[in-house]
Amino acid sequence: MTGAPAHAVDTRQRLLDAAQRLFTERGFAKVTVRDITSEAQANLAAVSYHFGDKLGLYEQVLEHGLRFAQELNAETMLSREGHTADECLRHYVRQYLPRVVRADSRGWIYQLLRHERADPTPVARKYVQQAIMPRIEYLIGLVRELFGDAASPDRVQRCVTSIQAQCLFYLPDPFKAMVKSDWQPRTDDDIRDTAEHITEFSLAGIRAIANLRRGPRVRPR
Amino acid sequence: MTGAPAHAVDTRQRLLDAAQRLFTERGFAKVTVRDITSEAQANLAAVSYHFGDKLGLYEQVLEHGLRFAQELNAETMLSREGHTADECLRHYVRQYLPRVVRADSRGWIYQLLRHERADPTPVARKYVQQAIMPRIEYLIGLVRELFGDAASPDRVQRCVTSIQAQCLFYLPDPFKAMVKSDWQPRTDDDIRDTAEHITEFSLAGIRAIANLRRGPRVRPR
DNA sequence: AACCGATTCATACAATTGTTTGAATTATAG
DNA sequence: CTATAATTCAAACAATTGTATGAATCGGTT
Repeated sequence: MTGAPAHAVDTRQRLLDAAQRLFTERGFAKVTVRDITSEAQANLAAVSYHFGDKLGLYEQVLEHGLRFAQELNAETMLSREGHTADECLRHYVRQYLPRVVRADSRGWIYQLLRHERADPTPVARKYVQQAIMPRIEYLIGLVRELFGDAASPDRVQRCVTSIQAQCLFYLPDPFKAMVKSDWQPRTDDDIRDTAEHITEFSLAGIRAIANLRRGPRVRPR
Repeated sequence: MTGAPAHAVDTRQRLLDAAQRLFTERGFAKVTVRDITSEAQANLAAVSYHFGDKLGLYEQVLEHGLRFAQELNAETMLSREGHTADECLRHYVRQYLPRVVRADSRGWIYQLLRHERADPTPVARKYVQQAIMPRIEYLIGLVRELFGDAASPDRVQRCVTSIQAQCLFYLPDPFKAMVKSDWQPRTDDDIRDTAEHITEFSLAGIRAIANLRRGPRVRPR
């Protein structure tokens, strides 16, 4: 091991930083290697040298994001001991929503995820399994407890989807900004109110679904 | 006016058909002119000749989609005379959801919209204003009526967002399929049940939000 | 039949992009 | 200091893609 790196480490890190910023902003497909190396003040060939190819660099960025998301998950999922399911759901939304809404350093991974959703890369599957699935499972547990005896897999699953849908809808995106730009919560107060809304709306929704009489699938019209 | 078209009309139409199919499937950016002309059994230059350029062709497709979406909107929005707001909301979801869920010929415009959301083209704005906005306004009216005296712009708006979020979440996309492929309703019964779920969940949510006492933004924790 | 505008076609062009190459440079070990 | 391995760099390559070009073809009119 001679010929030491010295500022090689710097270049590698600068590439990672620039890539994270740009991939988060525009997604894998719409960022060029030249964009990244230019932003990182590195040579065009640096990506091939340090990461093999563009996808290799992206993998490293997403790997980092995965670990980050898992830390966030831990904060989001309240221990069930000593807390009611209501409280856990409220806590979940309060923790989760600000990160989805904010495109800043706390929420970059969710922004990246938005692009993955629209145009998945081969790396997406790992992220789904290790960061998203556990959160879904946690939500399922919460909702099942809220249902009590009335729990049926279909109904629980649809309620979880409703919660998930409401939270993810607040991911900022240029298209929604065209519809009603004001509808994107921005201040801390806005976000808090929105989290409160989703919680109350969903708790009431879950209770209503749980109280529906079990019967033929749908009352005919 | 000499030099008649004859089967020129055919070529133009074949291009439109192929373009609609491919743009719907992959979005504007990920379809090449060669893809389209090849699928339409036309020459590469045919797009330039008939539509000026790729975006011109896309504009025509979206124009068609816009008129189509407006027809669908008309079916979705029940006249308010003689119907309660509850009924109108139920009707809205029942009509809207199947089209969002199904990627077939009845729902192609919503699939196209999914790509616009992720990666808007210069043509998006017109569609938003003429097809989406009216639907949102209609929903706002419904929810405001459900609120009654308790209506406040913020609360109404958040409820509308919750409804919209739940419906749009069911747009099929490859990423969601990775999470839980079973969660995508497929049969007519599935879709009907899901529409019923969204309706009941949302009505209960709206009532709960309407009954919250007005006060300081959020009760401190 | 001869003409003419509309349409089709094969080909070319310019721009972009991911990747490779081989030489130049740098930093450390001996 | 010098040799060596790691790193950087400028340039080139090959593939893709949107668009333009100019000749060939087609169909109806005169």
